[in-house]
Amino acid sequence: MADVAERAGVSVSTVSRTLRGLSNVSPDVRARVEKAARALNFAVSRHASSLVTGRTGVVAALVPTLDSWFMGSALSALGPLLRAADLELTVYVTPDLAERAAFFERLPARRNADALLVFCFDLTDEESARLDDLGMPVVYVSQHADGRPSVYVDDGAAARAGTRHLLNLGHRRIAFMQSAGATGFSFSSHERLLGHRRALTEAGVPLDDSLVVAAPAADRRAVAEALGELLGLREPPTAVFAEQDELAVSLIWTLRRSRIEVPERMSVLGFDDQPVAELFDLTTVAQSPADMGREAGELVLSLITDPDADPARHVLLPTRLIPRGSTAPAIGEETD
Amino acid sequence: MADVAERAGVSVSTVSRTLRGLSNVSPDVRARVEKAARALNFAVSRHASSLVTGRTGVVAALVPTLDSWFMGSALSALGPLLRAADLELTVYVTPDLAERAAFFERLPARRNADALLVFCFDLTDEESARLDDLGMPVVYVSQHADGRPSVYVDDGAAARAGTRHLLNLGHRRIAFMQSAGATGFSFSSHERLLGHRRALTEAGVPLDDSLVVAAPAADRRAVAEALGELLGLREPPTAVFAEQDELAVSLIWTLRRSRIEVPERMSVLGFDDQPVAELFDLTTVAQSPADMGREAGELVLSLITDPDADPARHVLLPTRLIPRGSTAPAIGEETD
DNA sequence: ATGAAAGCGCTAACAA
DNA sequence: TTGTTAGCGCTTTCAT
Repeated sequence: MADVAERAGVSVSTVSRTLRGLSNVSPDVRARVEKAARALNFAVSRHASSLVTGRTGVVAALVPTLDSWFMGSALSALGPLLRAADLELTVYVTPDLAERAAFFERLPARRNADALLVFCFDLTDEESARLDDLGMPVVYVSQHADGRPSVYVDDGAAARAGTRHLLNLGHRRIAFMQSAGATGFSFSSHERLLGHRRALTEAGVPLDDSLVVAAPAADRRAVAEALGELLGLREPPTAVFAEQDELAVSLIWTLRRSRIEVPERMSVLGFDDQPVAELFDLTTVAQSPADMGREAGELVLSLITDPDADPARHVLLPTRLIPRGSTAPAIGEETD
Repeated sequence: MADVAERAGVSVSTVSRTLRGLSNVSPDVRARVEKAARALNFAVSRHASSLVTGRTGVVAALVPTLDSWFMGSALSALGPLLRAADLELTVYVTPDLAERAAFFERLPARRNADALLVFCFDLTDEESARLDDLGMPVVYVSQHADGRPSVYVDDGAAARAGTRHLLNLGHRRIAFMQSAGATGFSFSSHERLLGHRRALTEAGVPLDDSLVVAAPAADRRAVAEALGELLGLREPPTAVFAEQDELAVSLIWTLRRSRIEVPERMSVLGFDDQPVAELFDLTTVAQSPADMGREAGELVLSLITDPDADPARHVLLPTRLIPRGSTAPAIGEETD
């Protein structure tokens, strides 16, 4: 910056003022400074600025992985918002518990970001408590965190609506398939199972734990085994509600291999509405991670810029059932 | 840090040394400092450090989007590597040309990162030139950049192998479908088409521009139209090589709707080997973005830490054809 | 409208 | 092994 100042024949203060777009700079000087800066290929060091302003100009995101439809959509949607506010996005990827422990051990975001976006969906209370002490706004995405700003969908209600759809089609034996082993998803998963159960209870259908199975979506063998368990029941299900599209699609694939027609002999319902859902003609409960990302971005922005923004604002996003071809009336039933 | 020093009864330098794990600190003092730091919930400000060390401790990534299999896999794989080296990852998402222009206009990474990973696959020469002046290592991922460190696959050779597979199956009318409108993919796209053409030429099959069509994978209508064009030809193709799995899968979906059996009446070949490929039983040319991410990470690490690392190292990653059920001998042909 | 000077939190000589 | 001191590149009073 000193170089720029010298070249433009002004002081560093003036350069600083100009580059930050402050008003009290004469047009003449402004032009000179900008020219000099350009000529020297100068860019302000955020690090030096942040040292004195106390603001870092970065938003941190704690994510379990980047390798998923949800995270990709959410963060992609977030990007433009942050850029518009001249904020950078730094991402902490913690694919396993060890990495996450390391994050919480050192809390590198502390003092190195203006806000934190948490995309881990199964924080322990202790972890949340540590985040409370971070001294910066922490926004929880895709989970409802009491007394803290959060953006989420009502997973329980959404799952309930999904199961109702199956009930309306006349299904009474409805299995629920969870995506086992996916660290970081248990919060939503739990809520969805609860919603599913609630719908069943409301319809007077007895709960049956043998109808709840689990398998990682990517593990075809595990999915096949889970399916085997269900089919081996004395009274096998006529429909399966998979808590994620990827799992649902994996299940459909497995069913096809076993020559079990979908939806004729087995209805399959998903959750998410990923692009693959349409390709598999999968009925599913849609949510929009892109909207979540945007809302979270706006929330974070307001929290950073406006000191008396509601520090516990909740944004509840809608879900909706998308009927496609993977669900049909139970055998011997009329359409609803 | 002053607080920690006071609490531990030592000077700030000692605290600094301790927290950076330097050796010349007595065990006793080390323990006191660590205790004090913990008690005060202290974390070093990277910004202040970087001001004096000149190293920022962050690696920047310029990406067209986060919302794709390729980017997700690559960046997810990169994460642990960077974390192990105590580096942060900041992501610049530039979904459109305007955003990208803004990035190049301000080059925010300058002085705010120790290295840059470029995942945009269609940089102009001018853009590359600007990156050369950045004063930090710039690693190109998924593209071969002359004289600059890059990690990539040989798209041309890979596509050539793909087309050869179709030729071996007896196909002679082979269409090539590009994913139109996907900003940031034209480099690979171009190379793949070249490789395809080369294989045809080598086999003595005449090139026919009417067999090259384009459509965005997500736009079903456009895919249907492109397919229509091909089917409307006097001599329609018996196989289609889609330059991406998503497009291939979208095409298969469209073919099914039109009651054109795959592979009986039309073979379809993809490129990538995304998870969806297996679900659609798609024969495809596999590449591994996760490996690319890892290699890029290691390259970047070596460039940052080792001043005399080869500044133009190239890492060429393998691809391989994965035969599945979406390709079959052309009608009237024997298997190869 | 502009400049001089102090200081943000840290690290890196240098001294002790 | 530890402490003292001088900046790193900026922003921000406070003068002018």
